[in-house]
Amino acid sequence: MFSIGEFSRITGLTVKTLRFYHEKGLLVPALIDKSSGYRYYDRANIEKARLIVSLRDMELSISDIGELLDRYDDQAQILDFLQSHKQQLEERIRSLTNITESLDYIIKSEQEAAMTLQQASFVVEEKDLQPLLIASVRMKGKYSDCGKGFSLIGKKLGRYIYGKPFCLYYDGDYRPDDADLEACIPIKREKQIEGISVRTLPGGSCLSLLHKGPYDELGRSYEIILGHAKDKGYEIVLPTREVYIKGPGMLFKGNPKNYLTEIQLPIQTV
Amino acid sequence: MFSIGEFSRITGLTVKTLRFYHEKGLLVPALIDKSSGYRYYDRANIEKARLIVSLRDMELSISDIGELLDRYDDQAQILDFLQSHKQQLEERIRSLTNITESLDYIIKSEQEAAMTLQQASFVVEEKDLQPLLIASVRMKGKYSDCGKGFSLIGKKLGRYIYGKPFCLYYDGDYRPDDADLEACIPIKREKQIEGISVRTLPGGSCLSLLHKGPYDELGRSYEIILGHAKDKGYEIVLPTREVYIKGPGMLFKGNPKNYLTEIQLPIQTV
DNA sequence: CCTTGACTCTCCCCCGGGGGGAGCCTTTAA
DNA sequence: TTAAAGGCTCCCCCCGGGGGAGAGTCAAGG
Repeated sequence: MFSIGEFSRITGLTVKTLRFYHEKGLLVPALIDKSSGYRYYDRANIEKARLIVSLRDMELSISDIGELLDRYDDQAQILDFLQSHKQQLEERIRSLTNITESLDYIIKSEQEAAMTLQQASFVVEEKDLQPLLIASVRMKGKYSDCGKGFSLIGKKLGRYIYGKPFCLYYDGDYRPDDADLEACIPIKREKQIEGISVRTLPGGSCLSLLHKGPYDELGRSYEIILGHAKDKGYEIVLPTREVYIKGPGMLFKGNPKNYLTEIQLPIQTV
Repeated sequence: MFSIGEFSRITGLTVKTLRFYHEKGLLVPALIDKSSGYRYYDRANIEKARLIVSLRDMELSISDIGELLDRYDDQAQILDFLQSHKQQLEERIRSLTNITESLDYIIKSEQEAAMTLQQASFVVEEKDLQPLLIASVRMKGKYSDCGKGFSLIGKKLGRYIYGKPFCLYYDGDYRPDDADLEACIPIKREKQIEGISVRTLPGGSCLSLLHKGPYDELGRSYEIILGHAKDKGYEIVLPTREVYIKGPGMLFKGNPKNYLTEIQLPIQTV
């Protein structure tokens, strides 16, 4: 017979835990001294304690273990029990995996934006755009309405998203109230969803300028890039694009002073 | 301004949860009526509530969210925070994956044993053994000592285990006290560990008999299979094997009446 | 103006799986 | 015999809220 302290050293369970298991009826000492209330454990208790430790290591709850121990002789029921426990764990793993994936996406987006910000020259550049598979929603309204399009696409196709959201503008001029625009997000694979169009956007040459700061200061950058186009004699092809490299993110609105937007004006290549 | 019930409907958080977040300082109502104590929330609260919901969905703790909200403007710190949280989640996923794997192993073992039991004929059969890559520990002692060998191999090579444990007996006779035996477990890949030998066991023909029941009744089955060998004039080649198809498992000792052991006596093929 | 029903308030207890500690009693070795 | 070590019970704590009691408040209808 072992005192609770000895038994604790043998099984690796704390004295507190042993008393707790006793209270729960999981592991009842072989003998309890009636006068002193001292608990004494025997070898059969060791066996049972080992089993309980194994089951706890597999994260079964105390009550589940209690049920399992009661049905100790019905192998089939025990297997069912373990099977369903395993399914619960797998469900949990799936859920955690989803979380880490979206966390990863958020972290990567922010890091890329920080990198872009560091390397940015904030001068007009000429560059080539690659063709891009996009999901999009076209609409008429205020410039800020594109956010609704992004959230719609995000909800339906979140798992397929592959790059920064951007917006196509089909008007050549400034129309704050009834702009013709298309909210787009690059995606990995084709997938048809009602209310969302999926197509490949052709590439080509464009003028590009990074704009840092809130959206209502975009006008200054448009002035610069349009001036550049006129100086060089380029003809601009609609729709133009605004790529939202860093804006009010999925989680944090962040500081508008640090928003980063790339203006892309496609030009005719002769 | 919204009452707590309206705000609850807007944000999807229960009234209880809102009061709790208020108490924790996470989400403080825009206005609290001094005379009635009623809480009133505004639009900024909605924004913040959405953020908190997102962070809770990612399973950040209340206190972590509190810290994060305090450092709302320091992007770098927030990213570090999310990064370390992600690592914790990944660690958790690894741990859960380990558990499901061992659960799976246990379940599969039990199911296979049940299948074998159903299909078993309990007569002596002649069959071919395939060569087998095994990890083993050789020892002298009582027959029951092989359990120590199994647990040693299990501890060091648990992830490589590929089949049922078995025991090789190098004595031709019954030696309860100083048997020369070798505890073996089939493994997937070679892996050198101190104190454990790894080698490929050759195959060949053997006589096989399934024994159902406790180990101290193995004698009866040995009597049958040895009688069969003598009748047929087979010469038995040492070491002989006992394959523990179902015994006192990793978790449950189970009922010895249902233990299942296959006796394999290699025979000379002429 | 009063009533009624729907809200809201605070306060207390509950879950799991124990941990920490106070205050008191028992065992064991010197 | 005495002192130290170990054991006992009882109470409070963690997290993220949920359930409910009892009392106060708000808005609409008669």
